[in-house]
Amino acid sequence: MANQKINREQIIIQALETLQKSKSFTQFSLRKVATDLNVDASTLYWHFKNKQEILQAMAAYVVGRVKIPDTNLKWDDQLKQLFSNMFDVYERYPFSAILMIETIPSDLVRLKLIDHTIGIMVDAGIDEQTANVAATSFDFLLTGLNIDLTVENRFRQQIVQNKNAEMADHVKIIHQNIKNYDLKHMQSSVKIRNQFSAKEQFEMGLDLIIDGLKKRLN
Amino acid sequence: MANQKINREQIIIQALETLQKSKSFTQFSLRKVATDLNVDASTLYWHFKNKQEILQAMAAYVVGRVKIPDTNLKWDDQLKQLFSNMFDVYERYPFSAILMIETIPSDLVRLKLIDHTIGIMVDAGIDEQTANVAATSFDFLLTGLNIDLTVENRFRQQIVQNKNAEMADHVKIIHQNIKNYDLKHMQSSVKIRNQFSAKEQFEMGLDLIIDGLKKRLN
DNA sequence: ACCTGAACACCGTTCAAGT
DNA sequence: ACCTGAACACCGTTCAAGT
Repeated sequence: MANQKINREQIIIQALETLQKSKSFTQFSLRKVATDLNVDASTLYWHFKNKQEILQAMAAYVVGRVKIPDTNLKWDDQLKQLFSNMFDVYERYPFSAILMIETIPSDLVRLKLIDHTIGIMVDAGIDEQTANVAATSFDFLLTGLNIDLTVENRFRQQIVQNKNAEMADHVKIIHQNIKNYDLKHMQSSVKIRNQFSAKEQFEMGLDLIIDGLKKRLN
Repeated sequence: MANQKINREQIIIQALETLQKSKSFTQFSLRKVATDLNVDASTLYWHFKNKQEILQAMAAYVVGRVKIPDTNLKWDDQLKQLFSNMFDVYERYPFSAILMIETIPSDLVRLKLIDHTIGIMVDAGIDEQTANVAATSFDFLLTGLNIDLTVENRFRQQIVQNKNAEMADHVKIIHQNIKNYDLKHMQSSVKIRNQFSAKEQFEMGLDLIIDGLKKRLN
């Protein structure tokens, strides 16, 4: 069918697009990527060892889009800027947060980013150990909120399209449970989730942890 | 084959055991659960709507094992105790952190736990919004570190057994990259990871966020 | 009410064979 | 060097049919 030779980069770019079209991460498959590339599925195995290696390359590609903020900024502004950039990149590539979780940061791009993050804090006078813990916290908060966001978006789309009654049921069950059992704080929790965007919520979490860091600097 | 009737609880308990035996979350399948139950795979669909519903029930079961600490304790000790309990439960049921991510907290058990967590902070005088953000941060930090831990454990086992050369390769690549590119902070990061257990790292993160909360109470 | 068997539409991966 | 085709051992899910 296809007389053009393909390379690794074309595969991961198409893979990210195919992932974007998918309804869930589970629905994403190499066979679909191959079809979109007009190529047999087995062809991918000439370029990559297995699916895991492709996921790894996809994750590295996404992280590569993250821009490092100006190192002349104040340390807390650098952190806020950096993670804001990461948030935007993750949002640009759906399911990329899941990609990060499914995957190990062994490639240079991701290792460098972690190193840089810790470096910002260490340069500000925070001890290596605390900086490490903070970097981990930031990362998981970002990833977690992003996954939540992805799930929620899918829900809304599917509910609007009446395509997925189950998801609507889930939301109903949540609200019923909250009402029936009078879970006061969950009520305000739902309100806050509707009031603020995922990014704003992430920024609030970021601020909270940064406050923790500042308390230790004093 | 099987003349015994099975019920939902037996299915989720076996499912958790079958999950435990699995080498990865992806390897876990309903067909294996059915085999372990001496039952045809289609039987499960009489008791549950689909795989997602089974995962949901498994997650609820695991969260149900978490014990709520004495409400007479100081608020920060309550939080530490609660999440320490959660950490232990997650460790007892491998892949349960992934279960939480794959799944939506719509059931009562999980909603109640979130409500309780926020309540601890609100009762201490923290505003509803900050308490919400903090609860989210705690949860993602716990989940994230737990996933990391699970992945790492599998790696070590597989490396020791020489069963998975790829994983050993990953570790080698990480170390090579760190050396070749002189990623100083990653070097200390690796050291810290070896020095402290995942639980200790989690507790450090918890302390950091609690410090952030205390700074706001002042 | 509860379970089976067969079928359907999918997967990831391998490997001989082609160009 | 790069790709195909067929095959293998898996999946989740449905549904008529059994008891």
